[in-house]
Amino acid sequence: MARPRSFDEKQVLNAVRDQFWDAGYAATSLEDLMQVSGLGKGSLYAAFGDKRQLFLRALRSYTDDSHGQLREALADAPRALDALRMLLEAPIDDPTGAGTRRGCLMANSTYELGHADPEVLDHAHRTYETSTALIGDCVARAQREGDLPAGADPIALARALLAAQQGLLFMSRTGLDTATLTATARSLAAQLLPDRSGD
Amino acid sequence: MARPRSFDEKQVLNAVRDQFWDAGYAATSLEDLMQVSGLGKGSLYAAFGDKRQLFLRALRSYTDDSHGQLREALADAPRALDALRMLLEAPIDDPTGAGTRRGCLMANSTYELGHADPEVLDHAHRTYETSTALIGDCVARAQREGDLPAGADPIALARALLAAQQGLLFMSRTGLDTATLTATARSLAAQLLPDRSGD
DNA sequence: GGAATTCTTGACCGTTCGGTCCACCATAAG
DNA sequence: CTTATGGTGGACCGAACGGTCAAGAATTCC
Repeated sequence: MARPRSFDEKQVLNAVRDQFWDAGYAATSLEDLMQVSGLGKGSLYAAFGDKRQLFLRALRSYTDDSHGQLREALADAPRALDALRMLLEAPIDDPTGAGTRRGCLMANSTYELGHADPEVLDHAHRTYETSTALIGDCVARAQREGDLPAGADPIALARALLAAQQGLLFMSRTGLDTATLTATARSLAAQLLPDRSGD
Repeated sequence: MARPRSFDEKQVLNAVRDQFWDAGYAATSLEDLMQVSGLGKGSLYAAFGDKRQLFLRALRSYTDDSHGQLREALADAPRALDALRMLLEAPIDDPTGAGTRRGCLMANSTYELGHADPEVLDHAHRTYETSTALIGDCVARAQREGDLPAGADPIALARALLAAQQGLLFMSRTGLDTATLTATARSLAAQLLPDRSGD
């Protein structure tokens, strides 16, 4: 017995996430958010609370999606080693560089807000611990498949891979050309994930 | 035949740099800048122009200093390989994590402003090209000293090292504990800079 | 000592921000 | 059709922002 909502929550969250992704938190005004979501101020506040809470919702939605995709990519790969190589090379595949240039929303947010917002920092910490665990599982699988030395600590290698991935993402943000970026990714992959197909 | 300046330009730039470093560009107000510099608004504007120009001055001062330190560290090391290892491990040495937590000003600025300010992006690009060249020289020296395989491209390895360093710096910003960080740095160093002392 | 010149200070301005609030309207139940 | 309910949109607010400007202070030259 009341008027139903005229918008889809998930759609709004996606639009808002893209806006924060493109422009950052501080550089996104409420007006921007109203424009991309198509909602008025009152509706946004009634549905999501203030700007910060809306941002946190969008951020959580982003990391949930990302972890889902990561889980999928790691599970779908016929060989775990290929999936790990993809971790380093995939972010660069985009030939236009458009997707690469805006980087990873979680990383951007950590840099912009981590020093001032404990909740963002905590979320970043948890997110990367989860990523580390997922990648660690994949490393262990690659070891079982005989593609990686069995002795090494999977979590330690996972952390090294994650660091390399973030480093590459950063270099792409400085405007490094795609070719050099790809070469660097291959070089890192070759050294962190040595080819043992000859063993 | 006029009143001389009552402040030292370099001192002000350092104070301003620290403020931007701690809080970021957008989160630093003119009042903050007045407080840390001890100057009034008018003086700041007369001496440095507006906030953005002041920021760019501080940023350039920072990267100049950083490159000076890098040059020195790479040149002073008795063996080039040790200097390269230091590249990965030094940023983490700070036991309190205070210095690590605020990261690298150039990296922070790239994340916060690179997407919106072409001048910052351009400066980031040049800065990391210079760093790459410096590290590449050091890699070449390590090759001459017999500590690294002679065949590899020094610039390619330099880029991989830089990416690894930035990745580590990022992970430290997520609040990862120092012990894990150090272990990851050692692990990366071991794989990117293999020990050839036994050859 | 007087005058010229530059530095310094803080009051002031317009803009834009995030956030609140209320009048209006669309819907569903009776 | 009436009425109660809750979504919607925009006018409105105080605060804080970056930036300007003019009056006063400090210094050097003549």
